Amino acid sequence: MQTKTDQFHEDTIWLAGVAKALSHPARVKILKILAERNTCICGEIVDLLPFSQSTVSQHLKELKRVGLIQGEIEGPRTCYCLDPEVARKARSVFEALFAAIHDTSEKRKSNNVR
Amino acid sequence: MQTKTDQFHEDTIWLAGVAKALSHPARVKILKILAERNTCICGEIVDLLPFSQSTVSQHLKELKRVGLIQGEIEGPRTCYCLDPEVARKARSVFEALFAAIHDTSEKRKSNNVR
DNA sequence: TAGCTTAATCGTATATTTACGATATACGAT
DNA sequence: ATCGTATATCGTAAATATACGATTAAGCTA
Repeated sequence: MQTKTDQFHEDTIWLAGVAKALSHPARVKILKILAERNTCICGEIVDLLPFSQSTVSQHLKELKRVGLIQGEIEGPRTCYCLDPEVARKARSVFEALFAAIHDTSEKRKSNNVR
Repeated sequence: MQTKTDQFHEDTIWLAGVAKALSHPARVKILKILAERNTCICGEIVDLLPFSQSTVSQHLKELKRVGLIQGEIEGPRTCYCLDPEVARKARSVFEALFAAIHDTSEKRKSNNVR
């Protein structure tokens, strides 16, 4: 099976990649946890999720893959935090998509097109 | 250790589901196509994507599953369009997540916490 | 009716994701 | 040095996603 992702624009591919990172409730919850606390030790995140340590570690890896979070080793622990730059870019790319959708919907409404 | 039967909130699950729908470049592009044109015949979408008709049909089905698009049968064709209500909800749920992330980052910055 | 077009669905092969336990590694404490 | 803790990674099984061609179904048109 081939994935013809090279046929799409950079932005489209990046948005899809970030969306993939957000496509599991555990990963969304991890982001919410990190948005509540400034930073969080890996073990605390594990305690807050209904999955094993290895599974949570995999989810953290996926979030790291797209750069939404960073992990910093502190002695025997790893301290995770959000990456505001990547989050900001993600926010603007998603916002641009939804804004385009919104504009089209408004246009449809005012034109009274089906 | 907690119970693993979904202890995720409704919003978290919904956001993850929408993100999953956005997690393939072909589906992001379909949304962009529909945001450019008001509506679009299925066949036109197929022509604009580097996949077979059956594959595109599957991607359309996934977008329909989360309600982001609707398909209306018009004689032998199907005319697709965005659902502005679902798109609006998606926009606000994503925006809320990114805003929370942004607020935390700002707080970290002003507190000078690492 | 027969034949053409459009699009959904079926069957399927392959790839990827998800989850877990086991293991490895790295650190701090004793 | 040894032990215990924290976390990443490995191996792997099961589920899901992706892509295609073939088929089906529905609606036109002649």
